[in-house]
This record gives sequence, C-alpha cells and structure tokens, in this order.
Amino acid sequence: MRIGALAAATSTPVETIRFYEREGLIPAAQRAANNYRQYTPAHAERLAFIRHCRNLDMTLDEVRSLLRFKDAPAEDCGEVNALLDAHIGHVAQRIAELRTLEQHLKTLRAQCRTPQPSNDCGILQGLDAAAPGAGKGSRQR
Amino acid sequence: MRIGALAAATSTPVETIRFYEREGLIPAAQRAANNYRQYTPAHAERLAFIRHCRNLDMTLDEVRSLLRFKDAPAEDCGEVNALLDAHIGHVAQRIAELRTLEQHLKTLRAQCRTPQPSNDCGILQGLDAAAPGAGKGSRQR
DNA sequence: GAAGACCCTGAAGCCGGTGTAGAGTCAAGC
DNA sequence: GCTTGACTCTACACCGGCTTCAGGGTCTTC
Repeated sequence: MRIGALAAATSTPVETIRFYEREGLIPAAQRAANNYRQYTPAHAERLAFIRHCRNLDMTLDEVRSLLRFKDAPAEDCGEVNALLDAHIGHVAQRIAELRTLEQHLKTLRAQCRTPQPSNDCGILQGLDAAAPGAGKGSRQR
Repeated sequence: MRIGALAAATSTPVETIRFYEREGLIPAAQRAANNYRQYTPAHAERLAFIRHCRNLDMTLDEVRSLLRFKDAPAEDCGEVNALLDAHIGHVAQRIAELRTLEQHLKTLRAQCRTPQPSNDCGILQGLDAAAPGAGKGSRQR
C-alpha cells in the first residue's frame, strides 16, 4: 500500500502522514526499491486510531500517551482513564468560557442596532470602555 | 511613558506590545535619545482597545478591521455590526461542536470503569473502532 | 563603580499541520 | 519509444499569536 492509498483509506492528507512519521507517531514505513513508502494494514489501523483521537480534539501529546498504552497491552490502563477525564475537563471548561464570551459579545452587539457614523457606534465605544475580559482560556483551538 | 509602564497599565507583556507595533496594530512609538520607545495616553487607549477585542477572542485581522473604523469616525459602521455578528456566529458554532465532542468523550469514557490491562481497556478499543468524528471545527485556539 | 532592573534588536520556537519547489517514478495512450 | 499526467520523494517556508532567547546597551540605586 502506497502513501496515497493510505491517505485515501484514512481520509488523511498525504503531507500529514509524512508529518506523523517525522513526529514518531507512526513508525517509519519500509521503502520499496524506488524509495516509495510501503504501508501495511497495521499502519492503517494505527493511523486510524490517531485520527480518531484528533477528531476528539486531543493534542498529539495526548495521542502519544495513548499510543504508549496500546503498545504495552499488559500494562494497567488507569492513566488512560485519567487522561480522558482530564481531557473532558478541558473541553467542559472551554465550553463554559465560550458561553461567557458569547454573552459578552451579545451584550456588546446590542449597543448598536443600526448603522451610523463610526464615531457614534455603540460597539466601538463599548470596546473602548470594555467589559471585563472573558476569553483568556485558550489551550488548543 | 516607557514600554514597561504601558505594559503594566494595560496588563500586556512587553514583547506583545513590540509585536503589535511590528504588526502595525499600534503606530511606531517615538524614540527618546537613548532609543527607548515613548508612549502617550493615546497609545494606551489604542492598546486597551486591542486587548479588549482579544479578550473577546477576536483574531488580529478582526481587530485590524475594527481599528480602521475607529480611525475613520465619519464612516458608516455597518461593517462593524456585521463583523460582530459573524464573530458571534463562530463562537456559537464552536460551542455546539464542543458540546457534541463532550458527549462523544463521555460515551467513550464509560467504556472503561476500572483500571485493567490496556489490552482489555474499553477506551482504547473504542478509539480503534471509533465513533464518527466530532471535532473538526477549529478556527482560532 | 557595581548591582540589578529596565530597554534594545534579531532570530528561533511553539502547535498541528499546509503549501511550495524541484526532482524522480510509474502507467497508459499514441 | 515518447509523451502526458498522476503519483511520490526531500527539504524548506508559512500560518497565528505570541513567547523565549541571545547578546547587548541604559538607567537607577546604593
């Protein structure tokens, strides 16, 4: 299986696959005589796992942690549970932040109902005076 | 007013102020004989405006747009309203995405209640099989 | 005059990719 | 056999929004 086929099979851009290889998330593929990468179904499985994790908004570091447990099937998975709990906590926190933010934005938006000279625009004035901050949070996306 | 004082007055790191100057968000400050930047209250106001926008999670490009209207006080502010509406839309969309994500994560988490060998961990198995994606969205942070 | 706080510039690093340039390789059609 | 176009390779720059670092100069205080 060449890289294009793996890309199609996992809905992953070719460049991203090479990037994951550089980052050590997937093992370096064997090379054919022409230097093309050769992939096996095992590669496709591992890549699918990574993509699922990314779909769940995990960072590559979190994915790396999970892969370590997949690679050590005998080890206790308590840390996996902890990692997921922490991740759920981050998501919940970000939702709360965004909800506060949404309220601030709506309040601000209500300061100017109809177009007028910028000088009189309640929104621009509101941004001068400023409500207390709400964004801050951050961490991924 | 030197850069450190401006930084303290606006709760903005010094490096960020220099970055904003490079990016053209604040005009280049005049220099004292020793080449130190010299700021006026007008700079502080403009910087505060920018920080308020950033607290509302706007991109620097959005901030640039708003600054253009502040700098053209006679112009109609209809675009300001539109920009804010669009921004509110993005935030609402991201909240919806994160809520879906949170549900997927909780479902996944429920697959493994107690630590056990990784090989049997329902979470790792769930990530192999994978639920349909939910993250994707992205855009800022 | 010495210590420590402040300021300067320029460049690199962060994350998770994306996009480009310039080259080699392969399969199909004429 | 030759051309076309799709695919692959490497190495590098770029995105946002900073942050950090290296290697200096300057100012204030003791």
